[in-house]
Amino acid sequence: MSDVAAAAGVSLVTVSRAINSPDQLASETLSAVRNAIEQLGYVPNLTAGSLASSRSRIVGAMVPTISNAVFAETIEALTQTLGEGGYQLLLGQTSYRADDEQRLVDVFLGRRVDGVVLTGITHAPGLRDRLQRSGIPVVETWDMTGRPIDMLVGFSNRDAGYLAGEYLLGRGHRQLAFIGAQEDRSRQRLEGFRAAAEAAGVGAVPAQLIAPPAAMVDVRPALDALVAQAPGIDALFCNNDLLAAGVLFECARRGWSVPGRLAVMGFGDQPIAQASFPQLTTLRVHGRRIGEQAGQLLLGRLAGTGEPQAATAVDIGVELVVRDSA
Amino acid sequence: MSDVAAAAGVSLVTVSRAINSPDQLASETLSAVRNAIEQLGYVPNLTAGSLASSRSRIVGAMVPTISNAVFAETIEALTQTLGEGGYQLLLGQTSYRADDEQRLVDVFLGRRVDGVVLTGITHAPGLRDRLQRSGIPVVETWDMTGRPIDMLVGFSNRDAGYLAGEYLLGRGHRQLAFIGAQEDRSRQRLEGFRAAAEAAGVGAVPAQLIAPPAAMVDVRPALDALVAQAPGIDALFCNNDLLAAGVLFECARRGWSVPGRLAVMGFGDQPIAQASFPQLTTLRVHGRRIGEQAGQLLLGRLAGTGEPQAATAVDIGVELVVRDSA
DNA sequence: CTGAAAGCGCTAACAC
DNA sequence: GTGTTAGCGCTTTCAG
Repeated sequence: MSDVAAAAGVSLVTVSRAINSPDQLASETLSAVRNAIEQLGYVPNLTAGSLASSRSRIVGAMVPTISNAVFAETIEALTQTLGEGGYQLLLGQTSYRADDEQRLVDVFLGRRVDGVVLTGITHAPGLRDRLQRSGIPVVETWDMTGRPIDMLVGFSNRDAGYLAGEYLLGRGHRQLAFIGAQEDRSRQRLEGFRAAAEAAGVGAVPAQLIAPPAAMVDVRPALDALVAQAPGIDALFCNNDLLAAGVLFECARRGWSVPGRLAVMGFGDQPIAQASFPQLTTLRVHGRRIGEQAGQLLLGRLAGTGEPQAATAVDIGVELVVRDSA
Repeated sequence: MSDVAAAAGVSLVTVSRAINSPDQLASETLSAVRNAIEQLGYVPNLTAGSLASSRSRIVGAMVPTISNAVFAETIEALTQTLGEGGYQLLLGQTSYRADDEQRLVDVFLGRRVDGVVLTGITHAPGLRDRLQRSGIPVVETWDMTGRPIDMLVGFSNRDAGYLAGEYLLGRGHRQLAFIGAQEDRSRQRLEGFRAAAEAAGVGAVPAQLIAPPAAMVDVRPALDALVAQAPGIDALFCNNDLLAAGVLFECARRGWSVPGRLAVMGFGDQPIAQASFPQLTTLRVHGRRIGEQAGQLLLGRLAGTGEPQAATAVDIGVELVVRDSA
């Protein structure tokens, strides 16, 4: 930086200002500095800048795994939104382990990230306090709670399940069933799904919860088990579209018509939902929008004047996508 | 840090050493410092450490988009591998735009990342020089070239196409066809596929290249076009499994048996490949292994004594996964 | 609009 | 084993 300053015939501060607040400089000075930067191929050391300004312009984001398409979408949008605001994303994966989450938060705090994005609302013990004490903005995503750490953007899995139930019941189905995974979100969807059934006064809703990672090969035995429990099931809500597509293939194998013999509903509106035959009726969660919103909430807070702002919770909801399978 | 030092009755360096090289300390001193750290809830400022040591312990990785499952897998494995070595991942997305790639490399260099992972082998102009001049280790991924920037781990798309052709021809098919996308990798696969056909002395291989983003709804017209060109096609190689699954559904709609009337081969061995009926014969690229290898190459270089090492190119190949569709 | 001085919080190198 | 000294490369005051 001092080389640039010397070449442009100005002081260090001026070079700094040419980079960070160009409007404050006389246009001549500015272009002189810019020339020097160009000439020397100077690349400012952002680490030094971060240390001096105590703003890292980095946001830390944690997902259970990035290779889950729904989280990938959110991270994609988040990266883009933050990038437009001049922020970079530091990625962490918890692999669904609480101690990894704990460790990652320490790393994030150690790097003095300017904000943190978390997936879900259940976290490692102590993490909540730690983050709140740090004072940096936090956004939790992909779920809903009345008691967020700070900000929140997600949707209610219970509501989603209820919506699926309502739709299927509205179409005249009376023997509902569910295939999901052994994890919280899936259970909440099931709960909402059953609540809809109960509200309509229809009987028990048998469910199969597959141990994660739920693979497609688990579909056949799960369906077998459901049919064994309730031979007359006529509508099946699956925890995700891949599972639902597996059910479609399985129905084809059994010679069951869809939705004639069995109505099938997925969750997620993944690409496969349109590729399948029949196309899947499903629930769409706008994963990109979650990332966008989370990014915007952070940028807003970071641009703010520093006074503590009211907590924000955004419910982006789920959308019913009616196609052919139900 | 000075609070910790005071509380433990030692100097600053000792605290630093307790964190970074605990073996150098007497066990009493160490536990005294650790107690103080615990008590005060001290979180070391890694930014300051980076500046002082000129090692950031951050690796920058660039993908076209993280919401493409194959890149997500690589990034997942890379994050894990680097994490085990104490490195964090800074994520950048190019959205397939050269200027974004350029800008991101500047950000990475500005942050003084200790290494860079790139996707693909064709880059923004000047990027190659810039990186080589910086002297930091670079790994290119997901492709093959005889002239890498530094290190390389990927596979040959041409070889993959050839392998697919060879397999289908070996099964007695004689009228091959291809559905792909209008992008380099797809074209290279087609080239290899055609080379195999040529080597076997069979006729022209009609191809449909869909403009990205290739969606499932494009399958029907593409198949129509191929059949119009060559009514007798008996084997179809698809650029990815989703496309192949679309073809399966389309065949079901037409009443074509698979692989009886048409053998269908995919690429990628995505989850859908096992979920479909019939299950897809496909080529598997071990995306996770690419990430792992890239991470390990970097860690090796970063642990090295600093002497320039020979460039490394790893061809992880593709694997033929024979199932039912071909 | 520009500059001088004083750190940001840590680590490297060298002593003891 | 531990401490002292001198920065890392920038930004933030505060002057002018």
